[in-house]
Amino acid sequence: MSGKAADTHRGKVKRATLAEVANAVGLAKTTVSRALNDYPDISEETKRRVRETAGSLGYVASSRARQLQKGSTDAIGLVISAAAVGLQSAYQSEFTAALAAALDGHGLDLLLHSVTDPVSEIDTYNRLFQQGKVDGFVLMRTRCDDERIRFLTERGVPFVTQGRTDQSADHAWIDIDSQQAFSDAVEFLAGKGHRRIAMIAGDETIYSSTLREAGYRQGLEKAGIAVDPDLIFPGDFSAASGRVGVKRVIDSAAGVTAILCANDATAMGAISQAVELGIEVPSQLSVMGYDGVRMAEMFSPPLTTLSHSAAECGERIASMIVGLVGGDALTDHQVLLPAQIIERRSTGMAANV
Amino acid sequence: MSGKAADTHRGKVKRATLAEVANAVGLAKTTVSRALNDYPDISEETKRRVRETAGSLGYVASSRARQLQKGSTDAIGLVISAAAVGLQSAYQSEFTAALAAALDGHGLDLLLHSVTDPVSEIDTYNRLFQQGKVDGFVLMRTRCDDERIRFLTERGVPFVTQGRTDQSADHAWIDIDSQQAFSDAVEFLAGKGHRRIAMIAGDETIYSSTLREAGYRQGLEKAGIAVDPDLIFPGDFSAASGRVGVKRVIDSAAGVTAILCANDATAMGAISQAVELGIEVPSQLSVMGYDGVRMAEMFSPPLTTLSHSAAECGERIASMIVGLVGGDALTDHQVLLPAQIIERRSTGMAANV
DNA sequence: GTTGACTCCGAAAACGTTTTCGGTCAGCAA
DNA sequence: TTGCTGACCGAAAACGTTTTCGGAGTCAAC
Repeated sequence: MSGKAADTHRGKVKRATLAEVANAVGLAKTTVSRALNDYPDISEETKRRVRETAGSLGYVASSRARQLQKGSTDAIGLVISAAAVGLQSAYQSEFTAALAAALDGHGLDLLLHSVTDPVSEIDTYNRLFQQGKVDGFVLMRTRCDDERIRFLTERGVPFVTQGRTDQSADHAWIDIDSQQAFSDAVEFLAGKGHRRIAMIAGDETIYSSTLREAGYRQGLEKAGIAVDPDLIFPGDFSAASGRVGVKRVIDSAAGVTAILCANDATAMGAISQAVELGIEVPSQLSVMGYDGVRMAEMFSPPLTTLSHSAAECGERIASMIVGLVGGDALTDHQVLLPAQIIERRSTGMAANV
Repeated sequence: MSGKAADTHRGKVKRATLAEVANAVGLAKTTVSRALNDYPDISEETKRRVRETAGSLGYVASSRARQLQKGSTDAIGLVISAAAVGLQSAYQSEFTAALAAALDGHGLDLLLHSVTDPVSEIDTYNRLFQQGKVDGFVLMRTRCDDERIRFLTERGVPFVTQGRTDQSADHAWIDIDSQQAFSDAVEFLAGKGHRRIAMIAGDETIYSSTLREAGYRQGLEKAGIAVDPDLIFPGDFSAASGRVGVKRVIDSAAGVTAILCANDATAMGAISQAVELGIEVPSQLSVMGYDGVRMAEMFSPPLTTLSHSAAECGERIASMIVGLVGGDALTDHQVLLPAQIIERRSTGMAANV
């Protein structure tokens, strides 16, 4: 590293500009610009020369200036609410990382913005877009009645949601078929002889929670088991809610041999609490999660769960948002991915109660 | 969906511009700009008028244009390498979220960039800065000999690292005093009667790993226990490495009653494997982690760990990078935060071996 | 009535690109 | 010679801000 950059002098970095390159190569700015952008009406020879001197000057086009001219940003916004950051599940993190990687593949950056005050959330979306900092958004944790979706559709701002909503008729989304997944899960448990299967639900303001619960009911029906509303316990996707859920199950619901949890964090919390109460998993109680986060595999016991790929989800969302921002017509703009049961050791045959 | 925004027409959104506001209020662009930026040489009355019509037009200054003029971006870059994304610890996620929140407090955005190809990593830093997409960087997972640090210092690019390095003489960093922490941890375990304490180390290319190991040795000495190199097992911060670590401990190291792990993920993996091998935690084996991630509390058994605040770390890094970008002189640019032992139930008195 | 200070505002340049619209030149046909 | 075509390149406008510099007015003092 031999101090190649000669022009760093006390912090201020002097970047080469288009005009300088043009000057150095003896052409007009216009020509240089077009050469670098590989326009067809510039001769190969010229392009070569331009590229060469541009390279030797270490020229990199200022995206600020380019953005101003072209009107686009090549950045997608993702705003996470600090209120939820405490609850930010492992899955959300995995998804975020996957999304960033996928966007990178399309030459886009991910602008991560955290909003502390819930009421200023919409405002943040508005500002970010109005300021021209992003070309579009990806929304996580879509809510049952999601103001953000209304707002963005009204303004014509491109966005893709990870998760459907009530209002999902028209906008682009990608989602896991959690209803089917939870139905499958119940059937899976029923297949192991479980008859009294409790559920610890997720944050009920999140639309997907209602889907998961619906799937649970549906699975019970398929298995020929009557739905007992007293077996559905509230939760909020946190491990803590898994802990209290288990206590409630023990206290109030006799004969439960399996618990289906709204996500992996809840399941892990549930198991940990159960163990502390002297209940063995899975011999006395089966516990099942959802999401298939990496940690689930390392848990003790390793968690039976419904797995879906954050990477694929991120990848597809990236393609969709790219299309939307590019102004493509929306074909194939609503996709539902399946989740698969990963059987590990937190579930087993029903205990004789 | 009442299409309130009248000017959305097939996706294209028309934003109000400074000239339009100036026109509407009957003043020059200059004046409007200065009024909105609260310059002292504009009368209060005029400011009021300007603000009013700007508001009614829904005017938001284009940050693209502003950036071009001012030369700064109000964004900080964080690049995560996709190679490490698999290993991206819970702590990294918590820290990232905290950082985003803290930066937001300073009016900065966080540009998250994922790089798939390790060799293009430096290139990404270079491009991001040259393009003018970010004003500076935050670096995570600093390595023993970190090329990124050299590169950025040479160019005079502002950055703050989370974690020290060999070369940490001059640049700004914040770090947890992990050496002290691990020393404390060993003393803590020794205080519970443990004499043969193993360590499952972290990724050895990460500088902090060496510090943690040094702390482990130091703690042993303080406790008057001879360091046995055979009790130090390699790892990589993953839960998986905790699992294999435990197996090795069982196989090759007799009489070990406690294992100190490089981080929480490793500790959780270790516990889960131990339990599967029929070893009870903590009655037969104490296991201790580091980081104090939220999940640790919900683990079974809840994890004894060394906790430090991702929020505080993010907050302080945010302040530092703000100062650096603002061109402040570097005072107080290297801070070391303590970690504290959180005793939970994965550790106990030494078993009689 | 001139000067000076002070308050408030505007014209124009600048930031660094891309794009629009031509312009030059060579070659070739008429 | 004239005109036409195609290949290659350049001048200038445009994107929407901020900043520099200066100008018009008012008011008090001399």
